[in-house]
Amino acid sequence: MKQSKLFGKTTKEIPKDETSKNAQYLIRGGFVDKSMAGVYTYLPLGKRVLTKIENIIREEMDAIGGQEILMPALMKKEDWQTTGRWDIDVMMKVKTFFDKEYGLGWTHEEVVTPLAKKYARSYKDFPFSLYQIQTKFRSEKRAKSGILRGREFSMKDLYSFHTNEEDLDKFYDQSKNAYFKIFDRVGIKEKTYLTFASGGDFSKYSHEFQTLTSAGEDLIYICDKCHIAVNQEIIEDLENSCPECGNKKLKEEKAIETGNIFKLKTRFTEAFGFKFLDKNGKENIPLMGCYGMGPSRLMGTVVELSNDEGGIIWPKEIAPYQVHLICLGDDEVVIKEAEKIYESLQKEKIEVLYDDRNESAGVKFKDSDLIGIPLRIVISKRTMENNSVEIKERLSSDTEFTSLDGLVGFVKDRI
RNA sequence: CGGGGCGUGGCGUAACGGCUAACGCACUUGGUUUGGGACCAAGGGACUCCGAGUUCGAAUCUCGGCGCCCCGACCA
Repeated sequence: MKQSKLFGKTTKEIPKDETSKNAQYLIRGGFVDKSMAGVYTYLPLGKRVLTKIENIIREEMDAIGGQEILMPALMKKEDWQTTGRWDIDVMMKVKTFFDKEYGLGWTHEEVVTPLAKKYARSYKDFPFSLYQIQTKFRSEKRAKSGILRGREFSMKDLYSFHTNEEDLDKFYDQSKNAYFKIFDRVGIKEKTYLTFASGGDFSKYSHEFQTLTSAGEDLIYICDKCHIAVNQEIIEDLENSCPECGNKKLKEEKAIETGNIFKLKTRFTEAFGFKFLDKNGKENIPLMGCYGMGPSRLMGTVVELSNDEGGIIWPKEIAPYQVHLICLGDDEVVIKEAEKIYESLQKEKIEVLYDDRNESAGVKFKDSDLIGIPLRIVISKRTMENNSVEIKERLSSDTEFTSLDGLVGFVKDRI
């Protein structure tokens, strides 16, 4: 992508209302634009990051057998009345001109359960799991912290269906591993803790995935020995001790919930009269689990954790582009060479943002730091004198040089 | 939803109740620049959030509404 054509603009100043780091950097860098409180447009750069995060989630959900579907965001009132959740205050409701009411989806048990019921009648159809990545709507009383808590946001929700408890438990554990693979790939695994939370009516615990950050809104209690944590709401029930090893020296930390998995058991299958026939031809109620994770919140969390004074530092797998190619000066020979490099990198399927703008070196370097692409290539009159280009990783303060001829190979090794 | 703060070109700010609402960034045109947010010159862009009121006169004072941010409550 040529930067001169990229829609969106970097800015030096930030809207005075934005105090959260993720909002400041994402707006300054031209990744997102705020439409209203808790509602954002993803500009080309931001959309690329979001898509990459979503694709990582897809891959890991597919790897544990999840099948992607897309459910409606506009929901039938009657199904929500069936489960008694129509009047929960997070539900956004819309009314037509003729006074017909619909709900906007903030979770999808009320859609996926009737759906599953329609297609799965025999034990042979189980187990299965369905997921979607979709825009969710929640009537948050107070949207805050940039894209961390919005009223409209991207969410992956997976629902699993099982004929017995062992099978549900097995899948539940697999999902934990899948979640940590995702956290690893988006670069926040070290700071993310499996966190014990209240299990509701049907199981002892549910689990949250909490990522340490001062921007977080939850307090968790960490056991260093087990690398797990306990949610604030059940810490007293556990008498301030680790549920795994009994350790009483737990550390209190601020964190943000980046994922949540929950055994729903028969809470929804029962409500919808969902039954299957087992091997003996006997009717049984299937067990359910649900597994949530918000790509947009993940994106905001990464920004909160991975930045310096200059701007964002994207982990390789989710950076908007793999390489930021910067051409300095207006010397025709240099520009021609830069174009050549741009084309040869693209030919190798390397994603390049090419700063071809007629801006001063300072502006280009500042923008590059702000946007945070992992690998920066600079070509200028100075580097051309040695038939070379300068290479710098966003994370490092050192620069190195490589010959024009060897550049593509060099880049391939680094991305 | 309770408490606090703030609404002035796209963004950041200024302006005593009194001249044509000022400045910086960004934008347009021309020129000089080009290794860490360059410079010169000439431009364009505002019903001062909305609505009432007070006043000879309101960006400025009063009331109401709306919006945004922060703290709290809430967050399957």
